[in-house]
Amino acid sequence: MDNMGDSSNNLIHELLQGLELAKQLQKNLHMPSSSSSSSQETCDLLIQKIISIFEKALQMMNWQRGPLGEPSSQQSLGVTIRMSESPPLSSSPHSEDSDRDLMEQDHNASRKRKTLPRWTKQIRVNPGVAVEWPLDDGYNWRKYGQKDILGAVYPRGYYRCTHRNVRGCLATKQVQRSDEDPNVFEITYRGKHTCTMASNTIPTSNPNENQESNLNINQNVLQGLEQQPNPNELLLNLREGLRVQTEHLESSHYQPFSSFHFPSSSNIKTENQILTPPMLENFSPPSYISPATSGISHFSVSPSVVNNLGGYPSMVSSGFQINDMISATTSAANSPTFGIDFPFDQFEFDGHNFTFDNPQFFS
DNA sequence: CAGATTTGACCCAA
DNA sequence: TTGGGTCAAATCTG
Repeated sequence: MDNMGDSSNNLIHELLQGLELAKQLQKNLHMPSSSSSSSQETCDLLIQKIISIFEKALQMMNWQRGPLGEPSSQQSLGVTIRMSESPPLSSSPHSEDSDRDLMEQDHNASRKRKTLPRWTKQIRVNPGVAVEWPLDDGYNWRKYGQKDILGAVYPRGYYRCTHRNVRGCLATKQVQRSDEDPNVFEITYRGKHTCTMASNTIPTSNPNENQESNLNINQNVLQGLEQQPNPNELLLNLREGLRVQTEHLESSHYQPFSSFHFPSSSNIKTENQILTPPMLENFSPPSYISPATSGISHFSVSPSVVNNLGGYPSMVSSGFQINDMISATTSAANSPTFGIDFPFDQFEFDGHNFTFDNPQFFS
């Protein structure tokens, strides 16, 4: 547990460092001379630093999640993505050959069962989240079939890319709701999107971008992850990493929110430090709501932030602030205050040391 | 009316 | 032979 506390501290330290750099970048971008080449270089440097920091942080989270085991089914709130199979590198969608094969198969034997690379994700959603939520992964899918599967409670939906006819995009996916847990959707992707335009009609600024860098996403897009991990997935991991469960903490024993309240429209005061607007101005309402009886509070990347994260550069330029990164989900959605708890009792931010006055809560 | 969804039928790999 | 994947006509929807 101490290890976990240390790694959490390190993780937060990394993230805050990235945050600071992002703020610097934001300032840089807003400077009148930002178009100069030297400033451009500064921006590039900052971006590189931020990227490496986030990569490092993510590595730390992966390390941490390993020994802790898979996200259990008890963690039924929030959103979890599990890759049960990655696209094989040797026959990955990046392969020109596989693309050619796809085209040939499509033309010559459209009904032939394809031996495409396929990989599966498990998407866990909140009970309160709309059923169609996991289907929105940033691409335009058109449903072309549904089958009752032997032994499965729920039918399997078959989707293909809307641009199949126009652009010859052969990507398909199957969506199967889990029998054991209706909140889990198993999504099997097949084939690569050859339509360069991620859907949801956000035009790409660079039409030459390939799919890997074309990461336009909308508010609900968290799993357009057919290829390598992208910022969406990174954010999801981040959301996972930032989640802190409080379900076993009874209010009679703890005053979990007594030390760190976030009044919905006032400043945050911690240990003589006040987090003032605009730090709070973007503090999002809960992006999803836990069941009223759950007693679980956790933090997640708010949709408004996700919406801004079209890739690393965009992530940077969006002004990645701690209040952006955190939205609170509490059992009392309408409560004027909502608490935040961290698995550490102090942290440094923006040159200030923050100390929680209820350290036992975090141990 | 165009595009998306539904659904029964067809095809094929196991 | 059978279950899964796809097709395509019918239907729905905005």
